[in-house]
Amino acid sequence: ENTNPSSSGSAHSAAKETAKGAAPNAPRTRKKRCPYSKFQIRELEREFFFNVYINKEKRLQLSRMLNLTDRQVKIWFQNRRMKEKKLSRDRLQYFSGNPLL
Amino acid sequence: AVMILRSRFLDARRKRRNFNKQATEILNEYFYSHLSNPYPSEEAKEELAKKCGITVSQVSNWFGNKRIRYKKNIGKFQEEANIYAAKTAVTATN
DNA sequence: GCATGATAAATGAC
DNA sequence: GTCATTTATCATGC
Repeated sequence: ENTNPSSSGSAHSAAKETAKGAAPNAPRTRKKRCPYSKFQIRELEREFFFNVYINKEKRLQLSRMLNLTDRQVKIWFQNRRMKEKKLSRDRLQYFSGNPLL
Repeated sequence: AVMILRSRFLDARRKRRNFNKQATEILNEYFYSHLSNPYPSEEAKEELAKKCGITVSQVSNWFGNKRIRYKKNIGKFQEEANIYAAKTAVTATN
């Protein structure tokens, strides 16, 4: 369903751009937001279910399997934890306002 | 039963409903009267949320969307900006 | 058909 | 690490 922009070959080299070496001027172009595929989300969620915090080894393994960078996986877990916190707040507010349940 | 309501809640998360006109008025009034720095503090957000009858998260969402959409096309909001600028100018001078 | 509110990637402050 | 935010995308209202 999703054709990842960083699909072919190694995903780690493509998105790094202006990191080191050449490129004297650094435009610091913000990476374009690309939604992840269903498969990527499923695997990320599966790992999140086991560990809300992911270690380096599993992060590297998962990034290779999903064709994402370590940074992307790390940030996904950070955002996912924030999402979980927000869902908890919303649930609490929702059920506290309804004495029925 | 709990699961049904649980799933209904999760599915209803993204069900969008427009804010009423009064709430939008309040939010716009704050936005255009703080156009140089449209970043309300946490306390201000809570106060706005209370006055608008929405949650703090919804206030944050509104300001986030408003800031970027205003910046992206200032001309489109010029008329709206003038209206609220005049409105707040009257209250400031009185 | 866009306007609008909510969510999903990505950044940066701290 | 958290967390407010920016930005693009999604889903709905009308």
